[in-house]
Amino acid sequence: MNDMSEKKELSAKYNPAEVEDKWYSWWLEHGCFHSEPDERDPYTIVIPPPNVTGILHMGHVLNNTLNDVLIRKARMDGKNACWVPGTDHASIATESKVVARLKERGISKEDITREEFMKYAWEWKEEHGGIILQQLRKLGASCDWDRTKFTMDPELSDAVIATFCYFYKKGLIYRGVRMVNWDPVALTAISDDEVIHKDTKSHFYHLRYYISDGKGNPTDKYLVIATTRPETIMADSAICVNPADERYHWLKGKKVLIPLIGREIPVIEDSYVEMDFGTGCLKVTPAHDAHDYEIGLRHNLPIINIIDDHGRLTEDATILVGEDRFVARKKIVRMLEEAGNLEKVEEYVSPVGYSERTDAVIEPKLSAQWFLKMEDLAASALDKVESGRIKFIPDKYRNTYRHWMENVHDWCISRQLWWGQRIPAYYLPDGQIVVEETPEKALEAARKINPAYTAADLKQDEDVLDTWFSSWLWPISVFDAKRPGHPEHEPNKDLSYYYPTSDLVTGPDIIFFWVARMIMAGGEFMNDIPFSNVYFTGIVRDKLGRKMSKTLGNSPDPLVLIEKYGADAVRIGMLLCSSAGNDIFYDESQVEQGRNFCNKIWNSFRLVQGWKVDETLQQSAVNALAVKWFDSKLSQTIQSVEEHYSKFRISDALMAIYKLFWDDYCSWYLEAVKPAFGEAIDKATMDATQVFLEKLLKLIHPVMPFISEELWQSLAGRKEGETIMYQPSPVAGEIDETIINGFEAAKELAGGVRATRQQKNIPPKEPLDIKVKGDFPMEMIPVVAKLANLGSAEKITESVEGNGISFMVGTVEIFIPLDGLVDAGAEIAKMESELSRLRGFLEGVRKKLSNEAFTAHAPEKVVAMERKKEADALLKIENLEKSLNALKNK
RNA sequence: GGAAGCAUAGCUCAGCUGGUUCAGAGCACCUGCCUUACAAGCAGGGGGUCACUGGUUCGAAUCCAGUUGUUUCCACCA
Repeated sequence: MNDMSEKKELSAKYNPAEVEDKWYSWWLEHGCFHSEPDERDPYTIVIPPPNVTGILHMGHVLNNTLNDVLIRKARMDGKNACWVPGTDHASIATESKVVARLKERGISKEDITREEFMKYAWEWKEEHGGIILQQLRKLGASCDWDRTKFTMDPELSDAVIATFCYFYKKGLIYRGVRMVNWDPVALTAISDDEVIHKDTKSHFYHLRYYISDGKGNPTDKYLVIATTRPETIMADSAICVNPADERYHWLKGKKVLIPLIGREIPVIEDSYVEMDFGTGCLKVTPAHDAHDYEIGLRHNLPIINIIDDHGRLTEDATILVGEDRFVARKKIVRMLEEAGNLEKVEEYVSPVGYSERTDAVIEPKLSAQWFLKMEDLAASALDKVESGRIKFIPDKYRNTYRHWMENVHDWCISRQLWWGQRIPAYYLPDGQIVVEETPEKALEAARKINPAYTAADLKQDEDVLDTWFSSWLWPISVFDAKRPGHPEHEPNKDLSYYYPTSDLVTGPDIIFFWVARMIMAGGEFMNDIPFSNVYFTGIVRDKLGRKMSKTLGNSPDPLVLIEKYGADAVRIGMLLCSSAGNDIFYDESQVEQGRNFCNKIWNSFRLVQGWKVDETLQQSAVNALAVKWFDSKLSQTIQSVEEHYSKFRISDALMAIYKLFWDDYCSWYLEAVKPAFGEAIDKATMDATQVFLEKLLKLIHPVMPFISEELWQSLAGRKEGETIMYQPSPVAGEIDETIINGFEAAKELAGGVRATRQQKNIPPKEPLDIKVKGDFPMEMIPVVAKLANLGSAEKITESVEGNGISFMVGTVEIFIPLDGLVDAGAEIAKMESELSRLRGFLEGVRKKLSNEAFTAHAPEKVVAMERKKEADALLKIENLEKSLNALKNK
């Protein structure tokens, strides 16, 4: 072993900046993150691919720290660990960014061709895409970067197209005119899941519709309907009442006139209308409301579309043409009022759908879209979780999952965008559709219909597929993109080895978007689950409980934090408060705590490094005991850490390690074996300390990769090219309960002596003599003597008469004679209060024991425990009484 | 509107199959210390009717019911 004291002087503070980039590059150079299939068991994680244009935020930090902890732990457990990174093309988010950027340059999307747009988009992606992956490196993420994937990589896109064709030919994908959620800002349909309903303050406008005289002229009779959307009255096709509603029977067969424009519409009856909601009269606007559309279908009503893709009124509205829907609403209210059609306006709060991406108010819109039938896919995906083959952590998300899977709607998979995989459906001049993976194959198929068709006759669908239609293939396609859509394709080596993946760490907000659908795709294309465990993280919130968001500006920049505190500190800060599924209340003080821990580790290393070894020195009794104790303590903690990891209690595992390192190792072990200033340490103890330190570093490595590597590399005996990353996790050895209990007693005694010093203002340098009455492990006394500066420790059988302080360590009474320093009165009062507490306690225990129901029903073990409590309390009381008398009689 | 979860110290949370000396941790707080590893530190200390009300039980923070508060998810009531 090298003499470590020869190494350069270390600074009193840990400086992460000097360490982190150095080791990250070293790991990269040495290929430490790369995995290839071999004979070991695989441990696989696929990253939840962040948006390609995304910037690292605290949610990513949390998620990726957890991923990295799991992957590093598995690696040290001897698994072939593979963490596949990558990014998601995020069609809406990215496209809107590109559109905005083009706008800055004075280019409008409408003025350029699809090809030109895609060229710009790819440029943007090359320039700004993947920044987030670079940022992840700063965090220490040990991803296999050689395997980095992008959901629009050519082969992954091919997989998406193949999947579309597969489901189309299976009859699960269909095209239909449906009421969809239209985002008037992104100019695309979005799926139900991308709509966020928010209670929104609006108004309930009560409008008078006058009854027609049959020739299109108003009579003086009218009915009142309540609506939140007066701007859509020009699209009304009917007025509808409940057939059971006697108030409106007189309306049967009548026609009414739409205010302002005077168009005549019928009154119809449908039980859909709630009699006690609003006025019981509903205006039916099939083109702009999903329910009304259904009613329209039932009653064969005309569909009048008066709102265009941008949310502006069209020519068909006849009035307010070209106005934005919200502007039109304000204006029409005034017009209605002036025309005498506005009866009253009520304040009203109703749920309004907003686009998840653009926050625009969703416009229900009738349009042709592609859908994937979900019923069968969902049923089998539900079973995978219900049967326990896939575990959710925490378990409560099973409920959420079940509920969704049982009430699933067909998935609208088409998007009116350009950035994404273009739908491989080709329209033929005769109106038929062919769906094929390539234009060539499509032409071939078209020619079977009509041999005269040429490529020019095929018009490909303009839409692209929903981003999630590519991410649901992620755990398969990152390994073998040929498989999705082609279940007959023999899986390649990677796919057979790494799939199914092991654990997935993600947010509960995408349980349906992503998790559920990966389970579906896995079932369909691999006939197997995509992962065994799904660990749901919480949402990162600020101290006040607000979601971190760019608009609130309450989200710190993780890179700034890393620079300020170090990556390990940031990781610790996130993990400290991250029980699974619970939201994280982030506060910078937690990162500070992480930094302090790094510093503690650093300084403990400095201390040991500075020790000089004297090989001729015999190991002292104190050192021998301390080594023996810490060895057991370490094993005990390793055991509980393993237990925590196995249940995904990452923050508990971290806390166990934290306390082991800080309290047990630094505060007790090192203080116990620390040589006096200028003196040397014996070799046996030094060797043991080095072994402990190495094990501790391995324990912290999954959570604190940088500092653990830095210090581990500084330990003696390192060989070139070795890394802590591939060291086996420390294993628990034997646990000696006797020494653990003995040391606990010693700690308690030392604490009592220290407290006495503080109370009585006795300087630490002045040795204290103690007297021990009772069954104390006397072999531990030397340890206590060193930690609390004892002069002597005498075992006694009778209570001492004289001035002093006494306290209990378990059932053992400790007496410290302190002539002249003690206020006997105060001491007596203290003892009497303790005595009365003990008597009360005894009474309680005896009451329990005298209860026959208790002794009869409770297990023997519990009764025995109560009897021991009784005996112990009696012993303590007896001792205390004697001491009290001794003090009083002095 | 429907469903689920949560409620334990100032804060964030453990407390697993009801019973281990009147309920634990970390942080924060208070007191005393710049004691040659670390003031980003050391030593000591205070702090809780386990939301409320009932019930089951010999025994409840733990199980059950209800109440209140809170969070999340789902939902097209104009």
